[in-house]
Amino acid sequence: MSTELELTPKIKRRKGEPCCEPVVYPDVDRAHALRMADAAKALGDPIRLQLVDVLRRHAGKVCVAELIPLFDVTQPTLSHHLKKLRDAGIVGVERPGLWAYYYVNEGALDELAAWLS
Amino acid sequence: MSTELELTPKIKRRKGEPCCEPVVYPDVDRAHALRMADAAKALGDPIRLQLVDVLRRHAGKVCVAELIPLFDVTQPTLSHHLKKLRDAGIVGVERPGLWAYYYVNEGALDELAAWLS
DNA sequence: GTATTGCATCGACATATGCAAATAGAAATC
DNA sequence: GATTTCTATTTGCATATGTCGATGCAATAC
Repeated sequence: MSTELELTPKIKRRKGEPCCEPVVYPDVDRAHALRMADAAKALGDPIRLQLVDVLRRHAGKVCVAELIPLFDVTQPTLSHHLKKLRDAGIVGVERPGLWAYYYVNEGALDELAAWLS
Repeated sequence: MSTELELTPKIKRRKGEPCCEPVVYPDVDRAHALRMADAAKALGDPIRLQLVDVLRRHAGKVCVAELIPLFDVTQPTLSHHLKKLRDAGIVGVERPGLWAYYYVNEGALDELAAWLS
């Protein structure tokens, strides 16, 4: 399943020579990578990933109490995960009354999605 | 910047009534979510994300020694990150001689990319 | 053989993470 | 006001993570 490698086993190094000269540089700069890694990290938990999945299809229509039975964790734990998603800028929350309605921020995942595709 | 919410503030609950009935279910099943979360977790570090970025454009053509100067970490740390990517199935390695050539596994990120798009 | 090079692993450390129980707090009802 | 409901925060704990220095090990050069 390995990609079509074109291994070019570089010249055997001599006495004091290193294996090779660094000629490769990242395409995405550090700031770019930091933002995308933060987003990926926030999605790096199955509960949070499924939360985002649910919210993407029910933005602003689901209260937290409705989300709890979908996962095998307690309410504080779910609230903790929602905070992580909030801190990462992936979701936002509206709280018109007693209930909290979460939604996925438009475009929050676009950068990562574009890089992955 | 919030999405077009259509908050339908549910009926005020009465005495013993909960806020709502659970009517929402995840679209991606648990196993699906676990796989994608693992991939996202592996990408949830800026160094690993940049490593994948570099390898995607230089598959099998870069030895590890060439990668080290690109990042401000020591060689063992970089080796640790490469192992994480290996364990997640995102990259593979060929070691024809003394040097190790990494490459991104074809299709390893497709599932996550498709879900994000 | 010995020495050197490239990479992986081990040991140790500080910090971060996921989780639950308990608590806090705000809004609605009584 | 008192009570109830829904959500967030705090506290504590076990485990995971990122990092480095030291070491191990295989392959090459001497």
